[in-house]
Amino acid sequence: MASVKDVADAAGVSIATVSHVINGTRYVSPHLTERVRAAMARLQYTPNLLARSLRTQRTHTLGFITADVTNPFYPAVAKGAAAAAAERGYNLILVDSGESPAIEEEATSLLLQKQVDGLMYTSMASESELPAWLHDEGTPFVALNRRPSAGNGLYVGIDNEGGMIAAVSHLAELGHERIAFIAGNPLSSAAQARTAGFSEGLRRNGLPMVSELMCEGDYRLESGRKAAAYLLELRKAPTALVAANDVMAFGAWQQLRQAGVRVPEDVSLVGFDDIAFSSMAPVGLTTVHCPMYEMGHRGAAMLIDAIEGVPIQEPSVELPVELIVRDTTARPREHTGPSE
Amino acid sequence: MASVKDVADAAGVSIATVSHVINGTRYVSPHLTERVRAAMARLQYTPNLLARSLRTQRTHTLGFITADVTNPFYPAVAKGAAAAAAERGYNLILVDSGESPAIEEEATSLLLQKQVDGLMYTSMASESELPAWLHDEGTPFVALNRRPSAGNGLYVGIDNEGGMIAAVSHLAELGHERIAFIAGNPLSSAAQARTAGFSEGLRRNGLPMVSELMCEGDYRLESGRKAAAYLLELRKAPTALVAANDVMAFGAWQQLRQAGVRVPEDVSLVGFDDIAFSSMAPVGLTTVHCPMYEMGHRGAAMLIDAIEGVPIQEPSVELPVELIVRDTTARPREHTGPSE
DNA sequence: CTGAAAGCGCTAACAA
DNA sequence: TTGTTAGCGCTTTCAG
Repeated sequence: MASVKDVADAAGVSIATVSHVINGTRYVSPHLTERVRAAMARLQYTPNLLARSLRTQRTHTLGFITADVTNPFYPAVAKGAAAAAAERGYNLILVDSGESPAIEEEATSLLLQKQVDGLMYTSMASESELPAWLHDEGTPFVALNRRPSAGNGLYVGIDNEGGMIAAVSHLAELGHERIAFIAGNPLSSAAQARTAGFSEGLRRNGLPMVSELMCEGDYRLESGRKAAAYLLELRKAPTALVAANDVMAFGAWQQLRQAGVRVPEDVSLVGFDDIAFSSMAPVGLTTVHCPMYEMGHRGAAMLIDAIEGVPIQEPSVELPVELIVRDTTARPREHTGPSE
Repeated sequence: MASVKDVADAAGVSIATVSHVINGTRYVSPHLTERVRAAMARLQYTPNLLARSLRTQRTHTLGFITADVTNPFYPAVAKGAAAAAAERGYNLILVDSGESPAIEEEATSLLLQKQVDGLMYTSMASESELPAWLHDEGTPFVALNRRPSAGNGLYVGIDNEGGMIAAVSHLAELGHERIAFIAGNPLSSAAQARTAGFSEGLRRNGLPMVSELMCEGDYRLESGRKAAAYLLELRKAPTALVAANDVMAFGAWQQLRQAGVRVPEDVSLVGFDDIAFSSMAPVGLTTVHCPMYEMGHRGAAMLIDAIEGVPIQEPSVELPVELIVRDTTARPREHTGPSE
């Protein structure tokens, strides 16, 4: 309600003086400072940040665009990002694109019109034009989790390949030799890296890669179920199953249970992500922990550095992951004999 | 980059004309309209919404303040709210207060300075001063899930009491007589209503309320574990357990499993919320489904109505809930005989 | 049917 | 040490 002008009038000073006491941007005598403060208090002055932003060309607002907030992977990322932003006086505008690249672009353009200082994308479609466009536009942005194909811009991801290698090695050490894989959405660079990591893990452990054990999935529960159903039909079923994310692992688990096969006695199961539920479940899921909060936090911090012109040491970072062994992995059942 | 002025110059018209063709706010001859459009295209004009907002006193931005995005209850609410907002051309600024009333207030004040058009609170602390303050301030807001103590303002909640009654009745119909309860945070109006519903459910089914079966909790996993541990120690353990939310139900389940008691063979388990995980688990949790997406959607829609002066039929709505019977409830084990 | 100009609330040259 | 003033980009009254 009250503006700098009102305060200036009430305090009997110029609006410049008021502005300067608010921002501490030049010396104002204690005398006047006091008068201004008093007037602000009396009038219950609150700055209009919109007007300030119009002047300063800085909104202290970031766009946070996610493919689907409802995917258990993202809330922790958002929380980390919001925390890092808050620490530095920024806010996040949340957009849920519903996995639609079109909405992603539309939202980006709206956010740009709202003059956000920077943008964060979780799981940007990998063929997206956005990175190139934003680069031209000059707006800083950071891609989380999925590395954009066009190489410029900031990136914070995780060591998907390493995590998957660890998962396979764990299984191999337990004695598993027939290990199936349920892949994620192939358009995602993260999913590709996980698939690559699986193959590499097999190789490092001297295990053959058998193609009938490689299933496609889309990161969703149902695709985990389907893959498991298919795998169970095989003449020679796998003794272990690794999914490219926890959600599909749970889908597979449901199917397994329904078919009467026990986890981990009959088949071992490993996920990837370590979503909250994986440790909440009555039987904990063995999985690869991804530092999602960290990812959001680092991403936002980097982005703000870029906005404020702080030099950035590493514009592209890959956070380490960690295998968490819980209750869904065990040694395979004894072989019945040498012949088959 | 390009402003209305640039466009006006390029098109050889006044800035008023440009503004009017942009907004369709008064008649402009086809001739000039065409020239303006061409100029906008040529200069790649994009409106600066900040400047517009400064003039119109409307930002088309809402504050969405949540206690903890990471709590599986909220993402769906946020998604619903974001969707309803997007439908009407609004955006959400996301704030995670980390359950802290102080941060909640601080964030509110910052959002107000950013001139948001309205505010949404999920699980506002029930003793909060905010409702009264916002009322004075004249900023529309809606409380989700928890009904604020000060009665004004919009509210969208769910039928907590009815849901709990349904849960208890389900158990009673299966033949359970010793039913334990794990309550939620007593500062939450929703938790209170759930506790009340439990008692009422007992009463309606002619069951006595036994105080040693009533446990306190705080909606978190650990408190579910603790409650279950306590319950298991009882001389006469319950045959069924209902938790005020799913997360605590999972905590209890973990403890039960660890103690070797089977669900539902040895004890039945019912949660409340129907978070995504409850249907993901290999053994599905019987629970009360809350329409969280709906809650967010309705809330945002109502808030926008209030902002835009659309008359509101029902400023306070309570959405219906539904018992979802999955795999964690069954008849109690046979009694060994009449004499205990 | 179109244009000139004021002003939203603020910051920051420039003057004094 | 403080004040005057232009102007951020836009909408909208008021004239014509």
